[in-house]
Amino acid sequence: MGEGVDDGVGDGKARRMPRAVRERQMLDAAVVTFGRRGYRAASMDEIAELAGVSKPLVYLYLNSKEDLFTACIRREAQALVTAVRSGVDPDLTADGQLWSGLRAFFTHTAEHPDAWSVLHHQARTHGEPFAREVSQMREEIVAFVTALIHEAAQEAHGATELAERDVAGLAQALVGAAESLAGWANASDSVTAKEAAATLMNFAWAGLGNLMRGERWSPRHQPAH
Amino acid sequence: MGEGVDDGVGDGKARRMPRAVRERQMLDAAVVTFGRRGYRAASMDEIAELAGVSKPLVYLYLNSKEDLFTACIRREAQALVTAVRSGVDPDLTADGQLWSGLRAFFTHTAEHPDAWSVLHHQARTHGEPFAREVSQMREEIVAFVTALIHEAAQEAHGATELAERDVAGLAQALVGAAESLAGWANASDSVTAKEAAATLMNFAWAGLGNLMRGERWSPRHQPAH
Amino acid sequence: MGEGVDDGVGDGKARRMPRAVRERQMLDAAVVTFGRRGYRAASMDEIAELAGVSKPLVYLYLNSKEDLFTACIRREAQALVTAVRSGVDPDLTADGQLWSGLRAFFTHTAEHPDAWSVLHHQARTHGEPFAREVSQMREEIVAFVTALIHEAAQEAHGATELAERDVAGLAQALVGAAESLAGWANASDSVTAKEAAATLMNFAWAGLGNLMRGERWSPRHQPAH
Amino acid sequence: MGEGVDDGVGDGKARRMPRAVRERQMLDAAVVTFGRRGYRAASMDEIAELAGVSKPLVYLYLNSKEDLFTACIRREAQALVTAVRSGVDPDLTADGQLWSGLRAFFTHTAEHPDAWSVLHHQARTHGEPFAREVSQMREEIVAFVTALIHEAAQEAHGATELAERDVAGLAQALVGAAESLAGWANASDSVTAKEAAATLMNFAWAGLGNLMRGERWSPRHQPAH
DNA sequence: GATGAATGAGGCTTCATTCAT
DNA sequence: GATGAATGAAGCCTCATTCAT
Repeated sequence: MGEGVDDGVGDGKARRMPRAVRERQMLDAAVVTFGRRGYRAASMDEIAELAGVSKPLVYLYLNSKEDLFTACIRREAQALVTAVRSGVDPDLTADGQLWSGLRAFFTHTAEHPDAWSVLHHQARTHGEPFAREVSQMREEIVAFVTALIHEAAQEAHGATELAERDVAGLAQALVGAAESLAGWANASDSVTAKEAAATLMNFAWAGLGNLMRGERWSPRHQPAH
Repeated sequence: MGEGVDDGVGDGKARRMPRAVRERQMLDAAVVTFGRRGYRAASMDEIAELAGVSKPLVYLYLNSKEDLFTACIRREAQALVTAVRSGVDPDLTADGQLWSGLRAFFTHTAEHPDAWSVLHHQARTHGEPFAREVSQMREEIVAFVTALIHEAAQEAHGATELAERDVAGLAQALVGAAESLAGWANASDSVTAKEAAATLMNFAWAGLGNLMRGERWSPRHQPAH
Repeated sequence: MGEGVDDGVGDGKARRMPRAVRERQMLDAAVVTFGRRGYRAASMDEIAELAGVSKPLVYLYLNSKEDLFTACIRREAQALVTAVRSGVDPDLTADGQLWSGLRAFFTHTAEHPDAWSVLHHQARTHGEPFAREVSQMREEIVAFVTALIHEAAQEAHGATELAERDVAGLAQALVGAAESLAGWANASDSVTAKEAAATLMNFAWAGLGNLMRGERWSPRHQPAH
Repeated sequence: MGEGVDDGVGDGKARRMPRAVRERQMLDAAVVTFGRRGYRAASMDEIAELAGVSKPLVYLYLNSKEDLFTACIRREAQALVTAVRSGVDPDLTADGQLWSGLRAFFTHTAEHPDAWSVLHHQARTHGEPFAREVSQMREEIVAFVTALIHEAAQEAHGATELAERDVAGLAQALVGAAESLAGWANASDSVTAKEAAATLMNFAWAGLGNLMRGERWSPRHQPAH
């Protein structure tokens, strides 16, 4: 963890490198630092040191702390969405797609915990330039899940028509559950991505099926004890 | 919002008040400020001004920014747990308890958005003294939900024995879904606490039931398209 | 020159003083520093040290470097205008007023060379927030001189009507000449304010008289040699 | 103004050009930048970009920011003095020479406002290496004007002997008035160089004539009102 | 001859925190 | 009990300047 990104050099003055490479190293360092310390608590000094360059170079390439954070968010949001989409085969049934998407999601978040922290925690806690960036990504994922729910409804012959708001709520719930499980799995590293995905499928799929059959839970059920 | 917390006094130099009252005003102001700005971005100056007292007094009563934040977390965590527990009648069936607990939860988070922001967002994004505080509260809620799941299993005669890890995962998923829905409901204020709770019950209850009947979703289901 | 403004204390931590006093000390130090180094080259560190306080206090009272510089300009512009006006007895004839005004002007600039540098050099060389401030003062003085010229024209019976533009140009020339002489007198301290004023009166008064008698210099005068 | 100084080349990577040309382009860019931003606020980056070359080349040719600024001052001072001298025919009478010199002066400052800003404003506001440079030029002009005054005195038969200090003061006043009028004419572009020169001649010539006839303004003139 | 890559040093500003009254 | 006065420390950012190619 000492020199952060390994550039094959002991230490000394940072070796000459093409801009693209340096920029990537800086983003790597920034994601780690922002992810662990938070936006405000992360210092440009620390990021530069972890990247193995001097601070002015960070500014030369990434402009400002704000721009740097935004660049991190964009890159990692893109990476996460790409990972999930790549993990899904659109020829599968809806539940198959959900299953593989969840596996990809949990795998990615487990492999990039700092990136996940940036997206899930840090970006959402710091005002408007940033929250919007990550919101867009989240909306994209929610939309994907929403589409899957509709697809599942079509596959289930004779499914009751689902109200839009219900679907939206379900998607929110599902995504939120996934986010929570990602943190849980990351915290206790004995839980694998596959297990997390299975837990969520078990939890969610039956509920969805019920709904599509028009069976809804209602408070009236409650019998006195 | 001018003078922040209304202290029932015209204005002038803050009147001599009992310590407990003053302290509450400071915490109120701190929760608002921390909730909106985040821990690092909130300044003691702003908090003191919003509380209507001088900065040294804040230090006299609450010692340091860290202690102040911790006090906020503790107070609001306590308040949330209390709200949820008070909303639940232990004589109801498990699903009834879950239903009323969720309603209490969504109601409380909707009525105290800054407090919720402190607990859900701010406290978790800033290193160790704070994350632990809120983790304990979350564990308490997870434990409560876990107990409900076990209770439900007992109520369902002939229920398959549930593995501990499954239950833990389910509880995490349920709590995560609730957190996500709280944010969703707060963002679009057309969604009421009751609706959010209903959405989650619909989503979760069937899944729980299935599980208890030993019906689990499994990847083998996936047919080729 | 060591501790700048004498506050009667050896050195150590700056003694408690009422805000108004401290603010004046800071402005004093700032005028000296800005006047000698220029706006950009003057550092807040140097100003604070010369004022005998810590930097944050400067910011607490004066907000920013820009505001501090503006405050300097305003204070010194006011002081200069006041000095000139106070030196003039409006019951005198126009030339008497001009004479006493010039004496007051040269006396003031000689006694406050740093302030004069701020107004004449520094404020005019640094973009828009500042140039405007000092422009207003200069316009005020130009207007005063313009009024004097008109008054002189009235005193001279049978004076030719003067064109507005001519008067404006004359006033500019006179003020410019005065500014230049102020620098000259300051540079070689053997020239007194009174001598500078006399030089300018000799230079200017006859020209004004001529003009008012309608005698204008014209290129046609030029005889071949 | 995109590429700054037109180098007669399409664009691309700055073509190999003779050193003298490159150097001139850099000085041109520097004069513009220094004239508009001031010495400290101008950045070598901006100058290099405006000149269409890379920063190291600027250093290779001109050594340092200080040297670059000095080179600007020297070049523009030379240019101004040359312009004035070239505009004057030494065979004319003293007033004719003054008239044509002033015209040349106002024409040059109007045509090279950035250069004039460098000489008149920027160079004089920044400490010792620079102020001296421009002082020398100013002395040269003052000496020229002084010579003209003496010449005029000789032309006027029976002229009273003029004290050296008086002549020096007059020359300072005249030059200062010219500087002020140059700024005035540049600011409101409705004033032409010729008009500015005429204004100053009217203002100054009669005064000079008076003086040479031994008629001096004296405070004793002042009658009570 | 010309430049992309890189940095030491320093400036403005803010903040948590403490005295002395 | 309460506060106006004051600061050490640290953070963001820019700039003049130099290598290595």
